[in-house]
Amino acid sequence: MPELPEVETTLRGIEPHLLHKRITQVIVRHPRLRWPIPNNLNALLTGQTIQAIHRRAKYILFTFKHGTLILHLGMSGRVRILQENTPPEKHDHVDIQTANCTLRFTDPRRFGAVLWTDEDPAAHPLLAHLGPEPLTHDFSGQYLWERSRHKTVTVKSFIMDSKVVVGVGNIYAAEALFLAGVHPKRAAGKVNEAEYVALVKAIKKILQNAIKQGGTTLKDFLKSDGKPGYFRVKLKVYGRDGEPCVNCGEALSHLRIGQRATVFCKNCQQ
DNA sequence: AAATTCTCCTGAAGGC
DNA sequence: TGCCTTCAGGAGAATT
Repeated sequence: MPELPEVETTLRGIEPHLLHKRITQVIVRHPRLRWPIPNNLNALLTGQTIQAIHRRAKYILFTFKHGTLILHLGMSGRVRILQENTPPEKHDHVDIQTANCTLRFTDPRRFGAVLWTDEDPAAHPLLAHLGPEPLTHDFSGQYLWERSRHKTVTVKSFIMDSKVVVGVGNIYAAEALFLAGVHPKRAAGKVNEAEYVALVKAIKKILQNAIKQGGTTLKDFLKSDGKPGYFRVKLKVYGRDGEPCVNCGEALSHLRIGQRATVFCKNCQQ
């Protein structure tokens, strides 16, 4: 369940090993992920040089002269850098090799994706309709307030909608709503501008903190047990159903919103 | 058009 | 101990 900070940490971890490197071979062991991995991926990439690596939402984009490799970790996906020959295990679906190292993609639940586009990646169907990045100035309280007018969807689902803003997953949505004191089930259209300002502030703070914490684990990134992001962050509500609220001591409540577990404090979140 | 539900998949956890 | 059931979840697709 990588959230945006985990993806950002992953990007920063692999970039130094892969930037400007030439692909020597691509091995696809299990092409069936969320969508099939292109069957000509090895031919497409072998001999080509990675010119840049970017993140958009939770997608990692590898820029080549002739196109872009799009990687998504889904919820159980992970990549790591191998510097010596390591036998693949059960869920090691893809290896992307350079002269010096291998990028290995592992994904037990196979919700991830490895795709290719030879056009502008921003125009790709998966990326074309994404909302602003949460850590940019475009993402503001006023923006959320304006976009939410007359919406009846819950505010939690609203901030998790990638067309509204990208990178706010289930864990950090719950945390941000708690920090901002907003009840997750409120109708998005009934949340006022001041509350959205607080919510945006909370989202940015939480994401930035998680990225910062993730950065502290970068030195471990080569190891298979590197644990970036939320493993290092103290969560206040997510996964704490029934435990005391850190503010008021009230037992935290639990409900489901859009098929997703939601924990909140009925005292502190109105 | 907007909101809700379904779907992919496997490992972990719980029940008996 | 072990088998069976249930659940978790990112996000696009399908449905209401």
